[in-house]
Amino acid sequence: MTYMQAHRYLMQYSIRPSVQRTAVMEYLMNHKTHPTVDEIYLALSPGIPTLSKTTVYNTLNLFIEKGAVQMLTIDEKNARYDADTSKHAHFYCGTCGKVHDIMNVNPEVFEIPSNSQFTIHSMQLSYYGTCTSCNS
Amino acid sequence: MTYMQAHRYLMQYSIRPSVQRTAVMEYLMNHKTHPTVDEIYLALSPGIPTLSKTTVYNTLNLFIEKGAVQMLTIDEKNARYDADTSKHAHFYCGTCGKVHDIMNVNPEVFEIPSNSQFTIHSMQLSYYGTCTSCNS
DNA sequence: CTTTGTGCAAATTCTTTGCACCAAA
DNA sequence: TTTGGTGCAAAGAATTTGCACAAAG
Repeated sequence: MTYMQAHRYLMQYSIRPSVQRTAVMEYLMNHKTHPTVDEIYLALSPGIPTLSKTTVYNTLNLFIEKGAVQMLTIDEKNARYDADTSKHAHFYCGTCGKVHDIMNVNPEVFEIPSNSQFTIHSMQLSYYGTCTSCNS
Repeated sequence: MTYMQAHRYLMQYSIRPSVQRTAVMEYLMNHKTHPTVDEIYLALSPGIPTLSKTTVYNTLNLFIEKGAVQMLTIDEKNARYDADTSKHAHFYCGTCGKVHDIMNVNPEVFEIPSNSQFTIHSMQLSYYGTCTSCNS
């Protein structure tokens, strides 16, 4: 995924593509590891030396507001961000702290239940446990 | 749910039932509103004037370690706690911030997918949106 | 007595806010 | 030249830690 593709993606969501914003989106598109703010900041800092963590926060909050990315609340310590909007679940390893995608979930699980009390906009399916590699 | 029932429940999980611990568990059993630490602390303080928030944190962390309650990460601001171990989903209202149970979810949604890479211990199914009452 | 639990104060961590400067339209 | 974006420093909020005292076995 190139810088230009990230740029176009932002435009589709009516987000003015500054250098910082485009770099954050490009990073999310290329690193499907559900990074934290800190991980994004540390990864982009070398390339954009003036970058501040505030801008990363501002940027991600804007992306969420515009619906371009999803915030994952799977990890109580840090917010994590995902630009993949396809229907998939997440696994959080309590040992290494990493979040992995689980793609092979029955699609009907992602159907929104009808409920007269609530208007549902989105959902998250989160699994918790240990990576088999961490177990050893 | 009485104090004595909470007391017995703690014993089943090998948790020494102090006055503070039993009160926290009794509160969780009687208030299925997925309270935050602050809500529990504020509710119990009048009855146990010496109670500290540290003790509420210590107590809930112990309960989680022993498997007696589940921590919900549905709300990125505060951890929430649930003593109901039956298979159910949660709804988070972005307007009022309350968490509601959703009981009428297809039971097969709660089946743990088999995955050779991960050992799954638990799961959370979370929905996000607005209460119809908040919408008006 | 010896171990365990409680609770105060301080520290830590994550995130937001206020504000001045910079960049873009 | 006006609006919007960035980034520093400070503030705020949630949670954990260190430690002394209290309680329980």
